[in-house]
Order: sequence, then structure tokens, then C-alpha cells
Amino acid sequence: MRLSSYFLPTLKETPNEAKIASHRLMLRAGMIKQSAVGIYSWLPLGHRVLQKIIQIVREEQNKAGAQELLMPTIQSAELWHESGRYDDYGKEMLRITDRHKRELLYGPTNEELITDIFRSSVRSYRDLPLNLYHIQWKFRDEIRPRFGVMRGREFLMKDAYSFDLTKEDSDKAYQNMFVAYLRTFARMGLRAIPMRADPGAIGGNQSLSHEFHVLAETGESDVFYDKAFDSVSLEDMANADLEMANKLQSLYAAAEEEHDPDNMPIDSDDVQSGKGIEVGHIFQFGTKYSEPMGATVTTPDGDQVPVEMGSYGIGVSRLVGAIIEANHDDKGIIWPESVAPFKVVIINMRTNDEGCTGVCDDLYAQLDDAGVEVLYDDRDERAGVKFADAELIGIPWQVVIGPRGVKEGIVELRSRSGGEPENLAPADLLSRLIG
RNA sequence: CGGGGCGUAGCGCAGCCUGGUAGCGCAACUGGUUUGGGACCAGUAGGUCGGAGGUUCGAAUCCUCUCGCCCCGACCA
Repeated sequence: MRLSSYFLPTLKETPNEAKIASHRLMLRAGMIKQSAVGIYSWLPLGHRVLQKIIQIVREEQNKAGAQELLMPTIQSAELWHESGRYDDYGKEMLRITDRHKRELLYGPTNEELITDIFRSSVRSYRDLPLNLYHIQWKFRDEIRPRFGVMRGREFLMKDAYSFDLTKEDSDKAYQNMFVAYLRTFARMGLRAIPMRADPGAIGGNQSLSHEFHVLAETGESDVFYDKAFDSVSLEDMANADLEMANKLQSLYAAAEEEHDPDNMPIDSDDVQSGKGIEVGHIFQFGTKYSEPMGATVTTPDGDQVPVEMGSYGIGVSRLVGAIIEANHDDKGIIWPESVAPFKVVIINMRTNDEGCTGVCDDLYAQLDDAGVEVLYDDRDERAGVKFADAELIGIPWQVVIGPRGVKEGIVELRSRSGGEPENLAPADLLSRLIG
């Protein structure tokens, strides 16, 4: 992509509505534009990052055996009357009336819809286990949206729903997702700490539930966790298995609501406290929806039993903010390569120098042909402007090409995350960046 | 919903207290000089001062209502 024709409205100054780093940087980097309180348009750069995150989530869900489908954003109130939640959900649910005066709502979550899909087609224990998910926009009319996409009213969420015959099978499904979550967040460069949680309004009873928190100063939750978590590396989480899941679940970790300083299973000296951003929440809810909504299957014995369910959410749009909170400096964003909008930016120092531009054009074409996501800053701007923008939007690798180096047959490679610049021959640069 | 604050050019702000018909920086546009860290000179364009009503000879400025946005709190993925 040539920057001269790319829609990237970066800002030198910070819009006064943004108070935290991720919000500020997303606006300055031209990733989003607010449309109304807690509702955003995603501009090309932001959209690319969102797509990267979606793809990682999707791959890990598929790998874990979940199947993707897509349910609508607008739902009929009927199903919600059936589950009893239409009245329970309160003002957070955006209610809409259509031209026939029928009650509709913009879905804040999808348990009812998925249960309806399930019950209309699944009859036998032979069709289980089943795990269905979608990645779709949700709307919750928050009392106070804030922090940009971190607490928006409209947000993109991955929600998966498991269906099993027995509680034991449901536990397996839960553990399977637990592992997938550790891997998913680790692939984005995030060490997400699983914490015991209250299943809340959606779940119920005392069954399994964990929230996944990314540690960041601007997190909204106070969290407490065993310092043993500090020795669990990103690598460990990226390669997590059931054993790792068990190990982590045996460690103490809880957000404020669940934390009782006077009654902890471990020594208080071993407890760290901090701020967390909740990026995922998984829980079982047994037959809370299957029973009232008649989602039953026939057992091997010929009985009709309500199916055991669980649901598994990831705040996809929130993750964009969370990743920035965890990866930035005073110059801008520092994207982990896995979610970066582009892998590399070519900075042409002198667009009116034939030799320089020739080398840039060549490298750009070769990287592009090799499938490397490359942004080419071919704008007629000064060096400082280009460096500043490259740093602001956080592209992991910068290739700096100027007339001086070109004469000597070298180009410069810089990493956004630090370290000394390297001088390389163009061919060596290509082999470094390709693959 | 309670408390606090802000809406003046695309962005950041001054002017408001003490009414006299709008200004600064950046960005944009034109020309020139520049060119390895957000250039310089000259020029151009851009605002019914969030909206409505009122007071006044006269309102960005005073009064009333209203809409939008930000922060703190309760609440929540």
C-alpha cells in the first residue's frame, strides 16, 4: 500500500476527548472515529488490526473444534420473553420497535438465539458435543461508556456456545476453551491471567467461570493474583495444554468482587495486586436456558434431558485497546507483529531522488509480491514527518532508504520495539523480512 | 442518575468576568527556497461562536431552555 494514496488521517495533536493512551493513540493514528458516545467507525488502519485479531480468534476457535456461524444483530423479543430475560436485562438492552409495533432488540448477547437454533435441529445425544460460535457486533447501553473502544456501547465480540449431554462432558468443553483462550491471547502478545469469576447475570449458579485479564495500569478492575503467574511466560501460554490449564487454575487469582483478603488460600505475601482489563469471560450455565426453552436431547436410554451449556466470550474490539495499553511508548503504538496492520513500512527519504526512489520501488514490489504486508511511505514529506507517523502507527519494522545509503548499496532496518538500526544490502533485507 | 467541566475554522486553544460584530498556533491551498527527525518565506481560503428563545440600539460575551461531548461515582463484557 502506498501511503500517498492510503486513507490515514493521523493527528499531530490529541483530540481533547481522549484521556487514556489507547484511546488517544487510536484517534491520533487514524484508526477510529467516534460516531456517538461509545460507538465508533473503524477507519482503514484500525480495521486492518481488527481483522488481524478476528483472524487469530477464528483460527484458535476452529482449532479447538468450534464451528463458525453468524447470527443477526437484531433479535426478536419473543425468545427473550421465553427465557425470562426480556424483563431482567434492564436498561442496558437497546429495545427497538418496528413498523408493525413488534418488539425487537439489538442483541447484547446471543444465548437465546443459539439455543433456539440448537433446539430446532438437534434431537439426539449422538449430535453432541457441539460448539458453535460467531463474531458479531453487540450493543449494550452502558451507563457510562468510556476509554474509547475499551468500553464502547457497540462492540465486537466472539461468543461461543457449547452443548453437551452431561456435566462431565461440559467440563471437558470448558477446559478445551480455557486452553484455546490462553493460546489466543498469547498469540496477540498478551499474557492474560485467568481469574475465578462470578458468572453474573448471564450465567447463574455456582458452576465454572473465569475471566481473562490483561494487566495494564489503565485497567478498570482491581485484580489480585499469585505471584507464581509471573513465571509463566508468553511462550508457555502460547503452547498451553490441559496440564497448563490445570496448573493455572490451581493458582490464586481473582478480581476485586471475588477477592476476600481475609480468606485466601495462599499467604498474602505471595499475592500481587494490579489493574486488569477483562478481555475474555467463560462460564458454564448448565441448563439455565435449555430447560425453559426446551432444548433437549434424547439420551442413550431414551430419556429427554435438557442440554448442558456453556458460553465463551472474547471482547474482540476491546482487545485492540488492550493491546495498545500493553504496547506503547511516548511516540506511539508498538504493535506485536501478529496483529500489526502492516509488517513493515518503507520510508523513502527523498522521493525526488531517482536512485533512492528506484530502490524503494523495487523493494516495495518484491515484498508485496512475497506477500509481506508492506506500507510504502512515498509521500513528498520531510524525514521527521515520516518517522513520526511510522512510530505513531507502530509498524514493527521500518526500512529507511536514503540517497546516502543507496550510493553505498545499503538500506537501514529498524525495529519499532527498540534496538540498534542495522545496515543491510537490499537482498539481505528481503530474506530477513520474507517468511 | 448524582457531582464537576467543556462546546469559538479540520485539530488544539484565546476572547466571555467588564456587551461594540472574532483572533492565535498547527493543518489545508498557491508560488518559491529547502530536504536523514514533525522546515522557512510570501500569499490565499476557511467560522450563522453547538442550537432555540429572551434582554439590549447592539450578544461569542448577559438570562432561560435545549442538544452534544469529557471527567468522577454507583453499575457492567
